[in-house]
Amino acid sequence: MRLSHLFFSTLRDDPADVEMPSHRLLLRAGYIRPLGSGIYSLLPLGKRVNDRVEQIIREEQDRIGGQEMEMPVVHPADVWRASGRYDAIGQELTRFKDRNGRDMVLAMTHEEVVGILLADLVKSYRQLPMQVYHFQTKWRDEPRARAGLIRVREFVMKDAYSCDRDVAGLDVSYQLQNDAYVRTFERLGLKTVAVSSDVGIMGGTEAREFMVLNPAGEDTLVLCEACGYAANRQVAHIEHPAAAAEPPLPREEVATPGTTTIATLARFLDIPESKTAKAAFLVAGDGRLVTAIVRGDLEVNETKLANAVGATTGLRPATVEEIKAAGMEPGYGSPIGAHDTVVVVDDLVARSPNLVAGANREGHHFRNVNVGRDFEPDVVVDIVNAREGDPCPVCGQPVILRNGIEVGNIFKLGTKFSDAAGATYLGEDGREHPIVMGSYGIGVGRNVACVVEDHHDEKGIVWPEEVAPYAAHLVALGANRDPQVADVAERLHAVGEAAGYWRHILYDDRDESPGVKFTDAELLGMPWILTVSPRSLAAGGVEVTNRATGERSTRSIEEVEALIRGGSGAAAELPMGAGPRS
RNA sequence: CGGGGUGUGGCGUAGUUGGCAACGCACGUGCUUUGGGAGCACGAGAUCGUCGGUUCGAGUCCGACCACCCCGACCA
Repeated sequence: MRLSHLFFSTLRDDPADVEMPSHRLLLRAGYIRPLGSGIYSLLPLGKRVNDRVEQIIREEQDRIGGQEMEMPVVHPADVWRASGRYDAIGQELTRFKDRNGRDMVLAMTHEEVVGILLADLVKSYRQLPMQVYHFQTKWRDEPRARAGLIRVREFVMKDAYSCDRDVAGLDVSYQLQNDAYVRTFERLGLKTVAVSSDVGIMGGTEAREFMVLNPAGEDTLVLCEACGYAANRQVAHIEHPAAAAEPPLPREEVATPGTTTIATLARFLDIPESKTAKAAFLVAGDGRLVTAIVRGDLEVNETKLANAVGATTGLRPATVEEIKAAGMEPGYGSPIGAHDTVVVVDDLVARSPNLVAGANREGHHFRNVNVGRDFEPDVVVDIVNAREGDPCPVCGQPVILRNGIEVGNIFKLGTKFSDAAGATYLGEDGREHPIVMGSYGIGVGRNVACVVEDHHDEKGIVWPEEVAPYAAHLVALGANRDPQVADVAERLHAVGEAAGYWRHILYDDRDESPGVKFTDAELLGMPWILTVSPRSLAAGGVEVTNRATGERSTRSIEEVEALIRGGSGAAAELPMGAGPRS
């Protein structure tokens, strides 16, 4: 490909308002352009990287027996009503009407359609197990797009679906996908951590997320370096040491003026924060007021809380009016004497005697509050965030917290979607059984961005060979003055064109100064930079620079042709850096 | 949706008490230059986010709206 005709443009300056390296570099180097918030065009360079990532994913899916297919982007709403998700999912599912007034949706994922196809096509246990997958555009009207390709509203996802006779079969398929993911991310050059995770809108029985550690990651991971425990904080359950047992004391009201926070309250009463209980007030999508009670020194985890009350569309903070309407006082609130609210108590609070809690009266708290005696919880379950240093639930060593970007996930779905679609098969026993499903997603563009996050330097992108859009970047210096330079450059370019699609090289044939060409070559990030110039020819051929290591050597034209033809294997055989330095 | 911020040629920005919309880069033409973001000359390119208001006069002041970015609640 000749750079003079490539549909792209590099930016000399960093775009304003852009923070993450992958976002900044993909824009500056001309791989992507935004069209709207969370909506991007892939320019030719971006498309080629995207295709390579897709191909790696495809090969690993095929390796475990996945069958590639393609399902529609637009679905009749009835399909989503049948599974219950039409109403269970909030604004991120875009609903609209077709010309005949029928309700339609833009697909966020394809479990429903797979269920329908299974009901249509699978009759016998002999057809199972099997897995299908596709690469398809998803539209999710996210509340907030951010960070370039990391979090967008329109994106291509590889979503795979396993279909098994029973739970034991699902376990096997789930493990196959797990292994495929490990290989996929390894080939992409991504270091991932697999964490157990929340099942979210999938509503399955078990889920695991593959995370790339990144300070800008949107998830908080709870990791144990001692035993390898790894979980998303949304599901990490810490066994906090229970407070020392003591008999319940009589409840008494104390004046605590101006103590609307736990910190001020604990200081005022001269007690540790762990001897207090605090209340958080949230409202579920169906309008229920949820009062969450956790120990004062801990934080409420909203995902755990939402799961505890079955709030499928999430929770929003309650207003002062809503809290007061339920008989509670913001800043001094507790479930004591409250009404019309769902009370969720963290299990640690339930085991902690004689806490200080709000008296639902401005400037007053109760001492010696005991769950069960002073108020009756509706749900008692873990709803708090793990903290750095908390004991690992497996081995007890202190855990660490890290941020991660989710690059893939695997879900055990069970029979939710096959039940909704009536997808059954006739078993060996002559009876009908529901097909047991699993669901497995990888966001392609997000993986491209994560590769850049992990493979760049101050000069630009440094593509791993397996995902680079071109095998090499050819810089010709003085080609318009020196016919020999032009000849050699043209010849190398032609060798690449003839060697196959992924062996093409990017040929900078522009009439630009050397500085501009080198700077752009480093910004664009091909693994090899080939320089042809009167100087390199005098030195014996072509200067070969390894973008990652900076090692530079002059090789004969024939050797470079072999490099271009040979792929990464042949490139590795070349003793890069062993030749004369220039 | 809550909080914060920004909207001025393609990109990055300046624009004072309201008074001809400016600079760098990029772009076009010509000449020179050619191993690390070249030089000179000429040139094209902006309804100052949108709508409304104040004013003799608005990029600038006021109001509303919109878009985008960043921080929170959701997900690949």
